[in-house]
Amino acid sequence: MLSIGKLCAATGVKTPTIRYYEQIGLLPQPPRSRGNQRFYDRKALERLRFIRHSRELGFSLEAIRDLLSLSDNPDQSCAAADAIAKAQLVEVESRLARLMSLKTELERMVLQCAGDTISDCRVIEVLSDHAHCVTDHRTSDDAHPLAGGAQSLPAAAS
Amino acid sequence: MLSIGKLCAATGVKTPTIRYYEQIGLLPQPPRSRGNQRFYDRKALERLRFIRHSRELGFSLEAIRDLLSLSDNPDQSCAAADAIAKAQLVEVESRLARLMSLKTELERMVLQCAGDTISDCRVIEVLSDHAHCVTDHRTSDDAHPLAGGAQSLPAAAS
DNA sequence: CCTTGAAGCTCTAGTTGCTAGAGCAATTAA
DNA sequence: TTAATTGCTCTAGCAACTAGAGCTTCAAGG
Repeated sequence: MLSIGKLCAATGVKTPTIRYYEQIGLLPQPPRSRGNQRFYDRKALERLRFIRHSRELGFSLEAIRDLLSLSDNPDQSCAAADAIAKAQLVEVESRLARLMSLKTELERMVLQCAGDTISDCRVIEVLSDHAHCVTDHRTSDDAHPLAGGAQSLPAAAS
Repeated sequence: MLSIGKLCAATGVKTPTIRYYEQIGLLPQPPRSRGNQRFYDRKALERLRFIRHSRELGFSLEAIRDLLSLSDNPDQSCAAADAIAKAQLVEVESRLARLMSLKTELERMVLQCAGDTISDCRVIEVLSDHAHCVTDHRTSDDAHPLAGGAQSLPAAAS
């Protein structure tokens, strides 16, 4: 039996996150000590490891929820799990393609910038107009024109 | 002079987003008609294009704020703009590296899955244990162990 | 046995970059 | 003139956590 702190140490998932997973129903409610503190068994540990590894591989919590319910019924067909993994692969591939063209543009931008003052800075110039770009780094067009990898930079470059 | 709808059509930025940019101070408050509707001039159009293009290249709104204030003072040194772009490039490169190793794992996972039922499904098995992985797709260790590209999947695979 | 410091508890609110909806006012085309 | 469209403000919601306040419980040392 592990306290939440031990579980955190054993999995690398922070305690508030563990409680959050419990809150949204990804982890079952564990038994409590008489003092109301959570205690976890080996099964919970494994479940949390599964979640963490899936998150590392980029699966959304919703996808993980599905994968977990699949792995809870080991007699079912594996097709559904396979489909989720394939969808994730497609998603990763498209993000990859977009990022590569971003990289191209950024490199060009940085390389060309030889000016001294902003007025002849290529960085600003390129940002002002997509016509300066060689690749079409823009998202194709779906409902979220700017989404898909660009929106989650954690204070990328400020 | 353009209405907000025309500005939207001209830039591809949706009207709520335009108003949002105004709200957070990325766009100045435009003049209004007597009926309180916003009207934009050419300068606003260019500023919004700049923002959109920077977003497409993955810059955060904070970084864009800095870039805009740089481009508003064209006599300054270009070094700051250059630094922001370089930081963004570094960020993109690291995301790229991570995504490539994710792709490797996902491909292996999907390819190996030949089982019929969950009980011998490689997908579930691989997710259960990082030891099955050939690359270390895990984020090195910084403050956000699971952040950096994985957290923004728009309903990736559910 | 008592104390002290770490760890745990609940709860609320904040993060990024928007998006959705309600409920209304203004504009424009027929 | 009337109907359709567009615009307005405001609040709330999304993912996936993170941070903080203010309290309680636990474990180890003296």
